[in-house]
Amino acid sequence: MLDRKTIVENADAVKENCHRRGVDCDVDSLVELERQRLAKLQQTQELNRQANEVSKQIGKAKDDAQRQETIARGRELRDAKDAAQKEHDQLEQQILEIQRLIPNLTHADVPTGGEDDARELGLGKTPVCSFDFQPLDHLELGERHDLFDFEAGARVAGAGFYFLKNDAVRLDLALQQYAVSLLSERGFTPVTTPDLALTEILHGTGFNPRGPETQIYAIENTELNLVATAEITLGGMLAGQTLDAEQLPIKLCGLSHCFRTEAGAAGRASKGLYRVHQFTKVEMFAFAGPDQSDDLHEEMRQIECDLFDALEVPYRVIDTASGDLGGPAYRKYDLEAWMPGRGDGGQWGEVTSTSNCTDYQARRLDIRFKTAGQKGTQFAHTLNGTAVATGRAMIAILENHQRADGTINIPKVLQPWMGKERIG
RNA sequence: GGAUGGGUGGCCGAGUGGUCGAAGGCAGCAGUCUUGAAAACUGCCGUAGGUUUGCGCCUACCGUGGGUUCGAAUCCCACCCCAUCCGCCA
Repeated sequence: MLDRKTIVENADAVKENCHRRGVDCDVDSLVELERQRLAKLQQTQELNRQANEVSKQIGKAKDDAQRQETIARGRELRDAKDAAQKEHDQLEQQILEIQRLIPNLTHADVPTGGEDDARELGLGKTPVCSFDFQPLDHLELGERHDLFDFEAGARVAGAGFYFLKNDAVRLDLALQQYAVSLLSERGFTPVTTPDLALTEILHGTGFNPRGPETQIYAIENTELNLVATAEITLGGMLAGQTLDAEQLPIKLCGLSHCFRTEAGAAGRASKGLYRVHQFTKVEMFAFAGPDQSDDLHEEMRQIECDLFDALEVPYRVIDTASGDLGGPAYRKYDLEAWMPGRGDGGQWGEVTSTSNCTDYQARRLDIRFKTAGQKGTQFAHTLNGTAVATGRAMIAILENHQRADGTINIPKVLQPWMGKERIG
């Protein structure tokens, strides 16, 4: 959520930002409603103050008649206050409805436009390989080595679910192990998180569990939802807390399952592991001071690059354009890995993304920090980044590391965790 | 799931329905004393919002949400959480 004063005081800039991001919301109405709300708030407080004053006199009344008269006057004031309060609360609701739709501000270097306007920032160390044979896609490779069972997944949980088998299980675990150990070395505290979270936490993080477009599985008749990413639980971990400035930055890496309905994705359904309802992810998350978050965002991007360099997977880095950012992000980098089996002759496919959300999530989650010697508190900045989403990483590894004889090389860094050098 | 006891400021801990935003203590900050430190003493010491050029003033907040009342930390209801015991269980 964007700060209300910021919106009111910079209405034109906020409107321009909404436009750039392709979000349609009525900033002018918000400004006008907020003006009315403040007037109503002052009226409410004044009536309440008078009522408090009258109440205090009741105890001091010298006879019953005066007492009764004072009580009547007090009741009148309370009623007036309650009415004013009610009007105020209605205004507040209307304002929040608009305010919640307004996306975060946008970093000055973010390219304007949609998906096609993203800026390519560079390539990974591993070149895109040219095979001297017809490469297989990960499903064909999986078939050959008995790695996946999508039919059984569909029998058990419906289309979009799957079983991993044999070396795919080992590879899945190896990726998690490798990512967690690398992040531990880089100062990230490993945590496992709940796979469910309260609706309030989803909202705070910028996810909406209800509505036709939702990506979220909600548990009926409860406030619980299956998480779409550990970003939700890690952000929620410190909801309502006030931190000390010296504690920042707090760097976490969370291991969780991710559940997504993929509603509305039917048209662009991809085969295999690329777009599924459940996968496993190692996620970076950080709480930072406002002066730390830009550097930390670069750090997270670099870690993602180091990780996929170590996995010997070719990739490109993208600076996501304004229209493609999603509400909470101030800036977002994506890593797109080369997937030889995707489309005709290979395609780039998103494997990680890292966002700086500045104080947008923290405001709604109420995560603040206090600087020693300074009065008051400030909202923390939050950042998130994928270390490894194992499903898509596996696609990239299997398809890029396959050999003419059908065997698949395992990247060196994963070999200790896999206990072997190749599959097949 | 059942029984009981609890949830008050950074922490501990008082609080008869009416100057309670909340005693007292600890911690923290500033100062006096001291060569310095400790001790002792003095003062300050929650968050958010509104208003004011400013000093300040005002409003809300005692687990959460309702209710009773002119007035609720205090009474009533519901829920949540914590502790302990019992049951169940990986």
